[in-house]
Amino acid sequence: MDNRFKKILVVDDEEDIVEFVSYNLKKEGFEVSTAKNGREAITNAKAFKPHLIILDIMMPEMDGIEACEEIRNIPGLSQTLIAFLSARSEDYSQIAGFNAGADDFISKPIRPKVLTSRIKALLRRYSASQIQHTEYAELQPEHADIYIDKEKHIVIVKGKEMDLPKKEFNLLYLLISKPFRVFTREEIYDYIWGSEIYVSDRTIDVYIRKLREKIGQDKIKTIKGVGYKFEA
Amino acid sequence: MDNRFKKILVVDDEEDIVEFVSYNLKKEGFEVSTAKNGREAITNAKAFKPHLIILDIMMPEMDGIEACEEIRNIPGLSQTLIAFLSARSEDYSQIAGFNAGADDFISKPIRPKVLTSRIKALLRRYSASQIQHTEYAELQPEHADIYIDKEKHIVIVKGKEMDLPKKEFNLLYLLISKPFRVFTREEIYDYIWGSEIYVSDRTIDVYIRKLREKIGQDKIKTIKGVGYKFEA
DNA sequence: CTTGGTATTAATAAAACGTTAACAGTTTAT
DNA sequence: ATAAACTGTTAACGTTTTATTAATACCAAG
Repeated sequence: MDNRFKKILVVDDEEDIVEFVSYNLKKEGFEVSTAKNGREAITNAKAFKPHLIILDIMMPEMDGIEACEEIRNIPGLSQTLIAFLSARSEDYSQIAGFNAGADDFISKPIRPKVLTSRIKALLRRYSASQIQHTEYAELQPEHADIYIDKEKHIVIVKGKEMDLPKKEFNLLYLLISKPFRVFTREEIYDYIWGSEIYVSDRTIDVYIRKLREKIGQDKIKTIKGVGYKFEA
Repeated sequence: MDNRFKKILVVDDEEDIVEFVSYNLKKEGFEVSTAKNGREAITNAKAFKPHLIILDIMMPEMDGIEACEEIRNIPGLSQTLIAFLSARSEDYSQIAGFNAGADDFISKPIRPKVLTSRIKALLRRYSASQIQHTEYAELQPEHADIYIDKEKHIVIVKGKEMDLPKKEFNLLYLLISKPFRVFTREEIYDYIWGSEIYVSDRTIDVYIRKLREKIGQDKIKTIKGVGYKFEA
């Protein structure tokens, strides 16, 4: 994982803490911005668009819980991870924090190693769950001579097991999840790449070709100007 | 998918956890019922007929593993999904869990986002009628030339007994607990290290390599971009 | 016979994994 | 109690595989 692309916003009213946390995060390669209360955090977050916000709970002006709730309602920031900082680990602010939409809870005093390893773990999970949206519809079992098993990650064509590279597998999985239904190029892009990533117009064609090569020419039908569909 | 039609039974003896999990699931629109031990879970499950049961492993009265086994034998509930909750990655309860028929494994501390996204993924994946619940070969003693014994903590390869260090053993044990099933790196991290510990991206590779060195190159297969699986 | 797609192929870039070695932390043996 | 051996982890770097693009050919419809 490359920390250099991960942005973190650190929010605390105590200057020392902000500095300490920032220092440790920067040392790990994260891009760090700071704020000293909830109000400031929200303004900053809108502009900075961090992947993760570390929020102290007790702050003047606007506390962490409030800020968290507000952030959770800002469209562009609803996916941002939020970790709370709190002095006591066992009090009820934890529950309040989680209810407000927190993703993790870090208790003071902060130990650099714990801090960074927890944050990395959080971000790792976060990136993973982003990718996980490659979980489409139910799969159609017993298809004439083609069968796909996501758990084993194999495709069986005419009784012959084969592995497909990730993207090819995902594409086939998508198509086969609803045989005969046409998937537009748009839909395919969305499912396989997500709305964030742009790939060229010919990329899908290339994958379709590779699939046809492997599973047979007649299985995937082109609907010109529309998209593709899987047929028995 | 519409969560409103999905029923989930949450089972844990700790009131806080039940409440926390329920709260987050309800917020996502699931219909939730609860129980505080295995015995209660079974009674409740028979009436409530949930799509998914979230079971804590450690509980008084009747623990999660036992409950799971029993549930798997109740005609109307054999198809119900079961996800375990566990505090530690250290112990072997996870593998016992898989062998008892678990479908997923969520480690504490629970992060709302992780919880819900995992549950949604589970339901999506296995939604609909046809769960092919590959009755997992429990640890196959009759496996051609590899045999693993948790009690003695040994692996026998081609008749040759060998001890593996803890991490290596755990990893192999995990993979072998469901042969052919692909375990993602994410899952492996969770099972072996737990969600709170971050280790580098190359760490798993190193263990895989050590295992291959010891049990033979061809036993563990890499699915690039996805994970690893154990094959006969 | 032109045009708006799509197919094909090869080249290149990017991602993911494998391997080794170093080192720190533990455990075990003496 | 201390040394020796072993384990866990990381860092660096090599290798392989996969993803993407670019260029060009094809082809059916009007």
